[in-house]
Amino acid sequence: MASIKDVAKLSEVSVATVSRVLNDKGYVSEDTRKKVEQAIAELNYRPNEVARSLFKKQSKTIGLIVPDITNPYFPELAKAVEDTAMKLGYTMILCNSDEDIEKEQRYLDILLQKYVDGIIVFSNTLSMDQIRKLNIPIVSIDREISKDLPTIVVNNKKGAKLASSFLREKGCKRIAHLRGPYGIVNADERYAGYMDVVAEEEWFHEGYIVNGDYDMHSSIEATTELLRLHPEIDGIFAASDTMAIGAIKAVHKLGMKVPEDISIIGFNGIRLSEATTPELTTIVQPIYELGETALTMLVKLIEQQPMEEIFYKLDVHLVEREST
Amino acid sequence: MASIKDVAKLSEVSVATVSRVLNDKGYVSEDTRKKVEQAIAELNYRPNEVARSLFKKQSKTIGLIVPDITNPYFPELAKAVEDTAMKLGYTMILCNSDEDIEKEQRYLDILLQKYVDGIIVFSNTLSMDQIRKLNIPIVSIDREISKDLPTIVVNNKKGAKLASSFLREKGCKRIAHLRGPYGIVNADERYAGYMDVVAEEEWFHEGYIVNGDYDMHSSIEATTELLRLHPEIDGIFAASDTMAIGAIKAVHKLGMKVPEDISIIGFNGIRLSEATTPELTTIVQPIYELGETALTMLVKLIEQQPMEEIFYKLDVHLVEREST
DNA sequence: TTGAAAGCGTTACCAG
DNA sequence: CTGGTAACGCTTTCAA
Repeated sequence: MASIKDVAKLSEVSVATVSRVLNDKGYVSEDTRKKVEQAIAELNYRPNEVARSLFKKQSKTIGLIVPDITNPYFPELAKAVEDTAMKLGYTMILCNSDEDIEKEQRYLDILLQKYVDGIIVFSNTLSMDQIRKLNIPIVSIDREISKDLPTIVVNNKKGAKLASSFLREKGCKRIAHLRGPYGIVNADERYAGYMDVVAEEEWFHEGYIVNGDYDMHSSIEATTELLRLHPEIDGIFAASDTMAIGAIKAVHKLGMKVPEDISIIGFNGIRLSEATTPELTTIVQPIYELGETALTMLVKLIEQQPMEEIFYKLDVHLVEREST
Repeated sequence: MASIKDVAKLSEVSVATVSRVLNDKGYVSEDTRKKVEQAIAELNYRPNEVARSLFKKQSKTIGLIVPDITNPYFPELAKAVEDTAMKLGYTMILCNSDEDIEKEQRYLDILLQKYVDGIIVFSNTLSMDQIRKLNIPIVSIDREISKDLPTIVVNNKKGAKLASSFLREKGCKRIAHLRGPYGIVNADERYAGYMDVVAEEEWFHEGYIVNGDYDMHSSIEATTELLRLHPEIDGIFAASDTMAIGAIKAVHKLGMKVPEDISIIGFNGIRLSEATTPELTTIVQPIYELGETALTMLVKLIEQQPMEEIFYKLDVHLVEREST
């Protein structure tokens, strides 16, 4: 690949001048600019980003850390981040933490060594202490790690209330909750929203809450057991679409029908929720907007542009399909 | 961040010596090594990868270009590549071409500028000419762009034959094919495999082949139309799982049942195929192995290690579930 | 309006 | 065994 020296030689000026036309900085006469531009075209020259990074101490690259790209929620998020990054001139390094603290830490180290300009984290384990040590712009998605940290979340509790009340309005008399893992904030919030709606009902019973671990297979088991113990249940609010799909499968295996015998509602609004039979009623998150906003914030942070907001709570809404 | 100079200063040796212990190269006395290592620990020093890249003209980074990370096939592939990359000390930049030639070219440019060491491409449009110009190691997945290019594909034709014969064995008398886009190699190959099995049947009819464009919604329409014109059809081989899911939905909407009235078989073996009702019988590809092998090849190329094979055709197998 | 030169953090060559 | 130094490709300051 041609270097700036080659361009300088061909256009008979110094590298300093070439650099000036490259960056549109400082004085360059119209004549020399033309010469240089021609040389650039002729050599098909592209500035070496690595050298630039070394000097500028920034790389026009950002990192995105997600727990599991294989979970259909994250590709949609990653695409949003990447799209927006591309538009703003940044490249994205994708990191799968596999929900493993060590792997997450290793990635953080690597990203720092590579001089990424900022990182978007989707993490349940990272502490504000660790983040501060990183000493580069960070944006957190889906979890409020600290008031100081730019964060974007979704209104989980409201969504959960929406879901639970909707089931009630649909005529469900006994509504169960298939919750996500204990200690995971969004799972706890969704649980809280459910409780807000049902706790005062005279039929309510602790046994109506089971843990599906945000996983399809666990949730098949959990649902099967739930319905064995409480055959009176006629509505299930699952804290994720994946778990809702598991619940549908379990119900089918027990010889019952969705929505005739049991209504099921999910959470997230991944595209997968349109692929099932019956199609899933669900609380949809604005996943694309989530990623887009996160990246936009991050870039503002990086480029030290003023930020109006350091905290966004995006709204969710209910999409009714066939499972209720 | 501390630099090599800081380490040199603290341990009272030259940067050259520090570099030697860092890279375990050349002679260093046990004593000085200890001193240096201590200083490194004390300063929590990590070598700057950007400076290293600049000097070595390589970055321990690879690019992965895929058409659409939102299509469930690709996250599984990306994870395999990333996992393996991490193990071998490489970082992955994920690029979504959106099947857009220009965007693909733009990414290629960016990756070159960033000195990535190699690229894995999953592309239907790239030509060998363009690839040669890149002048860095490239591995192609799923498409044979040229005999000279390290490539890894899957036995599409065999899989298609497997699928078609399986439907016949299951007792289907009229087997249709929901094919992928014309001109896309793997779609054409799967079509060819289907033809191999059915072309000689006296019932065979050109109208049994319709295009679902590798998309769920198109395939719902295509299937609906297909069954309207040919109500005698009792088996469908879809060239992708996504299309198979569309077909299932179409069949349901027409008031028929899978598999009682119509058997449906897919292709790819994405995890999604287990989430449907009924669960999908499908030809599964070893997606993880595909990504793993591709990355291993790429790294061999990069590090100039000997390669036994420059071309892999991985086998597929049939997994029977509920849709047949 | 232009060029020379220092410096970004490394590595590798050559002397000692 | 160790240190000095050029070089990687670029940007920026300072002088001219």
